Amino acid sequence: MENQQQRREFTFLHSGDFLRRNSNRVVENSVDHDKPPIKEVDFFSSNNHLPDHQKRKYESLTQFDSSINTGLDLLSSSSGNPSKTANDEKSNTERSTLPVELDRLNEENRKLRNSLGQITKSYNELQGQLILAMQKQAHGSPREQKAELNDMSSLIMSAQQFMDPRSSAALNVNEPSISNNETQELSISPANTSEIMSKERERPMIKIPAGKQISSEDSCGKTSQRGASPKSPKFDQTMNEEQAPEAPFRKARVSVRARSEAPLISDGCQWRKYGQKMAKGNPCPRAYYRCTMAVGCPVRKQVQRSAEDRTILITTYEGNHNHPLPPAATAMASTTSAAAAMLLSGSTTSKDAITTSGFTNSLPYASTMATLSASAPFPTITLDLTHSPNPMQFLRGPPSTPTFPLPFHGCQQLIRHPMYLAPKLPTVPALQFGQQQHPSMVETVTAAITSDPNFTAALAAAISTIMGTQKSNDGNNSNVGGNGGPGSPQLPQSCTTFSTN
DNA sequence: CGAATTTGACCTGCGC
DNA sequence: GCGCAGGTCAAATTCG
Repeated sequence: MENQQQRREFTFLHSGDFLRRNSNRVVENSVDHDKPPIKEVDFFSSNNHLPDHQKRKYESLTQFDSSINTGLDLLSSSSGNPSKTANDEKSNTERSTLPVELDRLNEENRKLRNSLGQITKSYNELQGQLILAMQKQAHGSPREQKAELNDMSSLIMSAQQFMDPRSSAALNVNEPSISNNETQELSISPANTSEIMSKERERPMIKIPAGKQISSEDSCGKTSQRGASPKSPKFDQTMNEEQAPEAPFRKARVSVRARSEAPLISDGCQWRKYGQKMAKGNPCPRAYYRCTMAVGCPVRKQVQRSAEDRTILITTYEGNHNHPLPPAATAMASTTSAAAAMLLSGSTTSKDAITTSGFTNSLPYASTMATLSASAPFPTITLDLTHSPNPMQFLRGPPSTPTFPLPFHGCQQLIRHPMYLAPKLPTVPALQFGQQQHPSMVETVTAAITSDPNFTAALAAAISTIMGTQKSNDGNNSNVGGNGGPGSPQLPQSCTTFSTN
C-alpha cells in the first residue's frame, strides 16, 4: 500500500511538463505513457518545427555557442586527448542541448509576452466595462447594480492579482512570518488566501468594531469569547495573528468527498470532536473536529455525509497546522495544498471567468469537473474522489477506515469551486469545468499561468520538497492518528485550508 | 479515573 | 430588531 502511494506521488511529479522541460536528463529517462514526449524528441531531432524567426535565432545561437570562449574550456578539455572520451561526448551533448534550452527559453518568453499582452488588453476592456457599469448606476435596481459592480470588480481584481507578483508568490509558499518553522512550506495558508482576498475585495463597508479586535489569545486558539464564527476576527486571529482584522474572508477551504462507510476518513492527524450540529438541508449531522496533535493547533475539520448520497463522506479542512505532521498527514497536506494552489491559480475570478483548461492542463491525470458557486463564503476547492474509476485503489488499511488518498492521481472529478462573491450577490450560475464557457480574460490568464512551466515547476518543487521528506519517512508512516513515531523526522507542514458546500 | 464524546446553550453574522 | 443558521463552548455522560 505504501509503495502504491509512493508510486502515485512519483507519477504525479512526473505527470506535468515541468520536469521534462527543466531537465533533459529527466526527459531522456522518464517514461510517461500517458503523454508521448513528442516535444522533447523534437527538441533533439531538428529545428524544422520552428518558425523562420526561431530558426534564425537557433542558428545564431548555435554559432554563438561554438565560437564563444566561455572560459570553461569545454571544447579543449578533450581536444588534446587522442582518445574520444566520455567527457568529450558529454560536452558535445551539452553543446547541442544548450541552443535547445535557449530556444525553449525564448519560446517561453514569447508566450509570456503574449499572455501579458492579453492580460493588459483584457484589463483595459474590463476597466472600460467597469466605467460603463458605474455609469449605469443611475439606472436599474440597486441590487442589480451592486451585483454587476461586484462582478466587474472581481474580474478586475483578478487581473490585478495575476499581474501582481505578490499574489503569485503567495501561491507557492507561506510567508515566513506565518510559518513557525524555517522549512519552506507548500501551502495555501489562510494568510496567503486572505492576503489575496483582502487585496481583491477591499470592501470599505466591512469594518470591524475596534472593541472586537482581539489583542491575543491563548495558544490553543480558544477564545474567551464563545461562539466565534469562522468569519469573526477572533477566529481569524486564531488562524493568523498577523492578518488585519478588516478582511473577513480570509480562509480558503478544501473539501474532500469520498465514499466511505466509516464515520471518518483517516488523514494522519489526531482529531477530537468538539461539536455536532444539524445543518440545514442535510438530515445528516455535521461533526466538528479539532486537531489534537499539538496543543494550540488551529486546524479544524468538519465531517458530514452528503445529503444526496449518504455513502459520500465530505470532510472539510480549515486552517494551518502549527506542528510537524506525520507522513500520512503530510501526504494529505501536500496534495491538498497543490489542489488549493491550482484553485487559486485559476481562482479569484468572477462567476464567468473561471476556466477548466488551466486545471486540466496542469493536472493531466485529473479530468476535472468543477463548479462555481456563490453559495460558499470561502473559496473552496473540493476534491471529489467519488467518481474515481477505482476508488478502492486509494484505500489503505481496512475498508472501514479509508485513508486520504492522493487525489491528483485518480480523481476524476476534481474541483468544486465556490468562489466568494459579494455576500449580496444573487446566486451565480454554476460553471461546469469541461464545458466551454465564454472565453474570458481570466480564462486566458489561467491557462497562461497554469501552462507556464515556471509556475508549474515552482509548485512541483515545493511539493517535491515535501514528498521527498515523506518518502524518507515512509518507514515510519503511521496509520490513523499516528504521530509518525518517535524520532521520525517530521516535516513542519501547513495544511491547506478547506470547506464544504 | 482520565480521556473522549455528547449535547444543549450560547455567540455571531446575515437576511428580512 | 428579530429569527435563522453556523460554529463553539463546556457540563454531563460514556468509554476504556
